[in-house]
Amino acid sequence: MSRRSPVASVPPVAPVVPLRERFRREVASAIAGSAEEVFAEQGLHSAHVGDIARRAGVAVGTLYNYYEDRDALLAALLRERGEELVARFEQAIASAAGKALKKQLGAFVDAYFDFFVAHRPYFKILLEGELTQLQDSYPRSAAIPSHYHQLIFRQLEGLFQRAVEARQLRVAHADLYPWLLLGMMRSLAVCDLRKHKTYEPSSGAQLVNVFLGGAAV
Amino acid sequence: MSRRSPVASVPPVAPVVPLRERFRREVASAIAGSAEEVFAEQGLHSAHVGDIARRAGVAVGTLYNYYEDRDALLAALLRERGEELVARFEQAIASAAGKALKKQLGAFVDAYFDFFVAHRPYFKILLEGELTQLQDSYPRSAAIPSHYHQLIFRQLEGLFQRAVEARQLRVAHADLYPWLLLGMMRSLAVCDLRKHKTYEPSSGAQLVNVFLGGAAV
Amino acid sequence: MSRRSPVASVPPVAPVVPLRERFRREVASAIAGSAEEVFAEQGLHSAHVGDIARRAGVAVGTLYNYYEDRDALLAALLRERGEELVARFEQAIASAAGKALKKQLGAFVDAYFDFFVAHRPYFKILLEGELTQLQDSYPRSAAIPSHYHQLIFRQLEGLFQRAVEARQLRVAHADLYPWLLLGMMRSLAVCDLRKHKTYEPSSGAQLVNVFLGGAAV
Amino acid sequence: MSRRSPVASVPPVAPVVPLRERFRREVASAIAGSAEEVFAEQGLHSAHVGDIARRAGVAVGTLYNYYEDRDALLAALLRERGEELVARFEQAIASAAGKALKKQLGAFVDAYFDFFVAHRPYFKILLEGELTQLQDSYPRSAAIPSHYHQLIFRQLEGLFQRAVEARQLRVAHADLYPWLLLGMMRSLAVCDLRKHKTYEPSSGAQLVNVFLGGAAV
DNA sequence: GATGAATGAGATTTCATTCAT
DNA sequence: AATGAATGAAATCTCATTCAT
Repeated sequence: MSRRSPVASVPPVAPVVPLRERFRREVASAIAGSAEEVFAEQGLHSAHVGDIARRAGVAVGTLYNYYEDRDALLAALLRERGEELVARFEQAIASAAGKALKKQLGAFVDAYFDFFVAHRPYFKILLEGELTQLQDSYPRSAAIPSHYHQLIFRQLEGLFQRAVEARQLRVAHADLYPWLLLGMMRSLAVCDLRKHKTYEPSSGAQLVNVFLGGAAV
Repeated sequence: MSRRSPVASVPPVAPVVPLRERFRREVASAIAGSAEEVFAEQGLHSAHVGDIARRAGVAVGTLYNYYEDRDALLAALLRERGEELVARFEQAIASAAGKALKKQLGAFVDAYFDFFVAHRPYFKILLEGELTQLQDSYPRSAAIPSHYHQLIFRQLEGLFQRAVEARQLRVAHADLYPWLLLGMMRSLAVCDLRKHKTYEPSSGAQLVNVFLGGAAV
Repeated sequence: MSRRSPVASVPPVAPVVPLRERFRREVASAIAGSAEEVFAEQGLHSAHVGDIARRAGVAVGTLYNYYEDRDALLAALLRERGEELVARFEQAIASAAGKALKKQLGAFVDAYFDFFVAHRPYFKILLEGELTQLQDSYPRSAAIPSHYHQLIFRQLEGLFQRAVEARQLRVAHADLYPWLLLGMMRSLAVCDLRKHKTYEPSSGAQLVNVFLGGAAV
Repeated sequence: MSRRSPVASVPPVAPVVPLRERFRREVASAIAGSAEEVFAEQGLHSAHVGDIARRAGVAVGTLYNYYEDRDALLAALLRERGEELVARFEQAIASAAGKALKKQLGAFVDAYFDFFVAHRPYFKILLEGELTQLQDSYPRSAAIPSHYHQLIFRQLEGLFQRAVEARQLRVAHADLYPWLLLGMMRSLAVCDLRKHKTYEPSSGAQLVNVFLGGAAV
């Protein structure tokens, strides 16, 4: 029998988002989307609020009805995608827990590049933000990329530590492993962003192969 | 009698730099030095001409007597150090030519990090410039980092190609090797610049070990 | 049968305000009240339409249904209270007509401060408006404070002129009397508004004493 | 005999202000002057930086080379004139110390109006600043008028207290005396600023007469 | 050749007012 | 009639570059 008894009269209250609110979200999302593109295309420092508004098809004032200022707009963007990315990683690591180390790393790398392929503009912003001095123009956003970088870094550290303890990885200079792996990952992402070579899953697999087994014959 | 004897004897070697000219170079060099520091400390977009001049101990106007504009100043900087860096690489590769692959890579990596340790500010600029959109603020400088990146990349490509042909490296996805190696190198540099861990030569050795032999036991 | 009997009896007095209209006035009045507070608290130039609407519990759009623009809102406010104030003065002067000069002035001063105590926010606005340049932001309101000031001033002038003619006041510089008296009154009001000392009727009496008899022993 | 002995050769070192510096002061002063006028004419809130610069005959950027921001410009103005005004008061009170009360008050009032006549625009600004909410637009300037007001107020309080102790003034409500006197003074100033009647010294004398002896016959 | 004040285009942000729903 | 999101003109401030001294 259906839970919605025909007699019962309280309409299934669920997601009745009021119309106004739906519009609001639509617009906020459109603005965020334009911002993501413009930030990625023009670079964090040449991305002007006017450009973002224009691309979103709204007036500047409208943009400011949704985001307190340019900084807040970037911060919102970085945070939303950052949360998503971290969640993917946690999921990937969890789902591969207990499996062979190669599987675990593979899951990690795949999670990274799946997200990358789906959100290239975000990655461009993120990678730029890693080294650029943002404190001046984006006081609140400045700390966010490194925040998420740390989260991811720690997950990787844990993974490597367990592998070292299980004698699956050599112990010498084990503290470098996260840096080396992430360095290679970043490099493939940059390779793709610079239009040298579109990323393919086999590249990720090869990355893991090299990391674990080396490139030598 | 004129000093310019018609017969002979413009001293062929010593390039007798006139005093005036020596001064010029002194000043130009002081300005470039300050620029390097300021660009590195403040980031490419927050480095103001005024700051650079102040640190060099000259007036802004003076700076403009030596460099056409901010872009030209950065370009000069990037070019000078870039030439130097490429030269080091050529030398390293040449000196290791014919030796074992590990030696060759070691020489390459060492050349990179020796230069890095000697010129951290330059690397900070270079790494920032790799991903930041410079076209707007620095139209002429924008292409320079990637120019030198390419030169280095090609040297590495050649090295790897020869190793592949000599069956020293696995052939599958060999085109990724330069990206992977440079990615790890960059990552260790960033690790140092971010004050996580000062670079030590053993790290470079470990990097080569992992690249060739893998991290797995 | 229709309720509107053809025969008679539209009650001749009570100006039967239709319900709809009564609502309108209610809302208009609520808005004006909020405006009075906000104008007083934030100052004429930092009082934003949005704040006023929010405090009144209506949307900005609603506010604009009742008042043509910000200027009109302020003007309405100034006019309404201004009329009231002038009426009080007329009444005070009329009721004291023929009495001793001291009584007359006492009535005048009391009328002023009674109104002040009942309407501090209005006075804050009024006093601010006396010297601030309003022409730009409030073209229509700008003239209103001085209009009522003039009305009051003239009443006082008349009062003084009669007293001078009756040889109750010294004639020299008699034209200054209204300025001097109003200046002292304003000053006590400001003293209260600035939270130095809450106004008490005895202060008004003392003011009259000083004005008529001087402060000297 | 002249102090500049023809023999002595150290040039009388005094005020050799370098040329550059003299120009700087000239410009700073021109800007401050324009600011004073514009602030007075347009009112504190409609005085735009652009207007000030234009009237001073410089570009906006120039203005910002001399004053950190609009607030700083106003603050400098208020402070400079404020210091001057307070000094005049101190001098006036000191020079009249020990004389009859009427002389003392006369000196005080004269000092006020002498300064007023010489600096009407400043007074307009000052009087406007007394009641306008400046905190938002001029965070640093906001406190300055009341600061100087306090200084002057205290001088007057002291003067009155001594007079009360010497039984020269009635003791009842003596705390109101500064408010009443300053209120009348302000009122005459406003009367002049509003173009009703240009201030004349006899008005000040009359003010003191009324304050001490009352207006009544 | 050195100096540093002047310049002004250009970027961000605010907020009174409008108007479709 | 009420709503509140959209609008965009206008204001402040920055800073690379110029140029008279």
